[in-house]
Amino acid sequence: MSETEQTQKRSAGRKATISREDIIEAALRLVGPHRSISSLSLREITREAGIAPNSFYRHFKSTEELAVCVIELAGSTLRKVIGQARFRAQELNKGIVRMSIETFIEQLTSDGHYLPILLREGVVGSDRFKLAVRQQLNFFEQELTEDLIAIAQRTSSTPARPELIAKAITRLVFAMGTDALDHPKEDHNEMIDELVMMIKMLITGAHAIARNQPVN
Amino acid sequence: MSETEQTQKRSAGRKATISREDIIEAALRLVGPHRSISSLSLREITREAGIAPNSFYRHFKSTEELAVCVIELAGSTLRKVIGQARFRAQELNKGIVRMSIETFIEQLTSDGHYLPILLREGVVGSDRFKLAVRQQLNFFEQELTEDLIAIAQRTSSTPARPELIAKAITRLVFAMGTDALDHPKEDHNEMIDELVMMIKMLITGAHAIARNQPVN
DNA sequence: AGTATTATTAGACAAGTGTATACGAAAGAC
DNA sequence: GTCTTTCGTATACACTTGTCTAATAATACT
Repeated sequence: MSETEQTQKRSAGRKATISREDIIEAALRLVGPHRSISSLSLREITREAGIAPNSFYRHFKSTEELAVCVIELAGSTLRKVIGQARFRAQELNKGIVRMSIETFIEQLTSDGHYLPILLREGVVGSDRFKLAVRQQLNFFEQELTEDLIAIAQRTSSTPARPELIAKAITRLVFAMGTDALDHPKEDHNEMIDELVMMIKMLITGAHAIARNQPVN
Repeated sequence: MSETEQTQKRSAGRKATISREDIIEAALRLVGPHRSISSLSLREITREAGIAPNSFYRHFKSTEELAVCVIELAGSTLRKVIGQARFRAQELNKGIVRMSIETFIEQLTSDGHYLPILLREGVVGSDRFKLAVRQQLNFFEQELTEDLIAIAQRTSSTPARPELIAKAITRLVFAMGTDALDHPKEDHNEMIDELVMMIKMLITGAHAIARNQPVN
């Protein structure tokens, strides 16, 4: 009996080794439709990770640092996914816009909840948070701008204010994504259609305007 | 001495009467760029209002109820302001779009912070929160749809999917508004220009598409 | 006037929070 | 092997939180 107690105490009293990733995963497990990272308490996270509260500090200076870390992870993961979608779109000869949007919305319900995190954390929390999220948004915007320019050149038309369109599209997609978050998955297809239509409106509108006012 | 003590105790020990409005105002004073209503604690609010924690319950069942109340107040106030802007636009013969957007962005920095509240609370918090915010967004969308139809009829062209445009515009405006929140006021004019341009793209794009595919 | 009702308070409770200090186990250096 | 350093833990502290109970001030009623 004392033996079991001892072995138990040994295994329970000390974790072999804790990695930053373990803590991040624990945090990811906790965020949900009603919990933003900013609202997670240090103790909650360590409890979920199965470690002592103080151990947290060995890996992160504060919960804020962890949050920024998670945001960056979410952003880079998502960009990777979308990048693959663009690639697949070329292979399948499917519309780049539609393919990207579909992939994006898919990410709403995929594991890791990276997209919801990005959608949420940009609005609340400290300046560091918002900055981190805005940075990720900017990355999206930038890549999209390049895409638009490339497409325009391929169709041998002058790109009509690609940065502005990219900005609008990014905002639209993220806003509609936030919307979709609170809708059942059955509605997603319809929302995708709407979103694709909106984007087409934007692009054709930009072209129409550019044609009427060549240099403004 | 005992007299002063007594009078002090009388005035300090008991507030004459507390109104729901007092509590709402206190809450409004506390929300800022880094604090959402959802993150306010009951005690914080009562402290700010200068009342005892328990007194809160006489007026609101929970902080959630207060929050929903504030959201609705923010929404109706804003719709009123935008409505006036539309009216003024007709008088001044200024573009309705531009006028509305200008008014909207102005509200970002106006007292009460109604717009920031609406922008923030839709993303975090309980379902009741989100529902309340979504409802306000829907009101905006609805009014905008009617406007679009009216404008289209005035220019005697068939309205091209007004609900969809209204949805897109609403999302765009709110998203860009959130953006503007974290930018200094000097940048707002430029952002207004961008936003107006985006909206024009949307509308002309919608018309162009409708013209090419009359009935789809 | 005096009484009844209602609104506000004070005080206390258990639970949860972030963090400081001090201690013990694991692993690396020699 | 021992020594040192690193890493995880335990305990403790002061603080905040939401809510319960009971007491008391203000108001309304007659």
